[in-house]
Amino acid sequence: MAQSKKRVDALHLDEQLCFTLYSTVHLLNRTYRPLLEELGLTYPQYLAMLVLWEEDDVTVKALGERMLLDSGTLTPLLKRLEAAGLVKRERDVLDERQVRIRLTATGRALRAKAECVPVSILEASGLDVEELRDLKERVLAIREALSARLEEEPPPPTASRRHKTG
Amino acid sequence: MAQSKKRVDALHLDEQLCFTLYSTVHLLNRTYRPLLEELGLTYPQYLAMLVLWEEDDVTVKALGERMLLDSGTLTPLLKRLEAAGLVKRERDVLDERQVRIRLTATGRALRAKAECVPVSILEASGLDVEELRDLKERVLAIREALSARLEEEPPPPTASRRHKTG
DNA sequence: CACGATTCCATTGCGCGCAATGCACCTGGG
DNA sequence: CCCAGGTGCATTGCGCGCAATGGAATCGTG
Repeated sequence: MAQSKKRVDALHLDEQLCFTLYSTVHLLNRTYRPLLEELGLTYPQYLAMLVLWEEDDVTVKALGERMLLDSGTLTPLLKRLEAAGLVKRERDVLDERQVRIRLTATGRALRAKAECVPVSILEASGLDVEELRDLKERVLAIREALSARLEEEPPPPTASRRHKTG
Repeated sequence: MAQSKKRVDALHLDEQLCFTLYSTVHLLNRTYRPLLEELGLTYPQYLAMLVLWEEDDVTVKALGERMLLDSGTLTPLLKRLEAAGLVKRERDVLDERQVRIRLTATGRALRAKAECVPVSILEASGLDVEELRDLKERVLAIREALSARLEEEPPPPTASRRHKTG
């Protein structure tokens, strides 16, 4: 009864799931940092390596679809991975618009050193495997909902309301 | 039986809760962007305004503790809010190390235009209020676990194992 | 084949996040 | 009062994210 508002205030920072997600992701990044530092990787670079360890020789576009990132982010990131000697970037011979990303021997070898990372993170999160799977599914549902919205909404580019709204 | 691995591969991108959180936060940001664009704010700027709408006249340090950000991020952000005419930054008279952030009339007035933002986001997320609260609590638990780790672990700065490990 | 549309990647500009560093200011012990 | 240590903010440098733009290659249609 000491609260000044009876209903929750939707504009209150601590009420917001979005802020919780936002700040948790930053703390996750800080938790990853010292682990990945030993691999010479940042977190987004680590994600790119995860994709390549699954399937070598992918295009920038394919990588972007897996990571949900565009070329504006990936191009410089991949150049840094190349400078680090982990991957090679070469134009596709059959379609020179595409750039294919391939692991070097060093890049493939790095996977062994990365094996311990997920375990450390799981431990730091304080979750058991059950909770983790459940939580992942729930957050994925949000991501899918947002993704669907983002693909549908932006059509009105010029002007002109479409004839039917629904 | 078509799977090449029986146990889940911890290094598989889609298995990872962390990547799900990471990519979901980016999609959330993209969902916020057009909404906040009408307020002339980015998402972190919006978070700072949320804090100030709760409690005006706070120090940079206090703001950083609420948002879990440091001065390296906040100083330029607050300068942009000041340039936009939403806040004022002034040294505390009693302790000139501190900078106090105060809303301008424009900044206070902006709250009205922000009222509709949480509703739009909730709608886009496809969640009901029950799920949202539960999910927030669960993610908060992770954040607390990570936060505790990050405050404890880094002590070994120089060398010298401490006499007792536990 | 010609040519407009599309696809794929690269580049630019801006705003975070954050580690590292620096500096002015305050504080406590002598 | 003095000075060593701590505190609070600013600055620098780097790596994302992403919108916007551009250019080269390819495709589709005639």
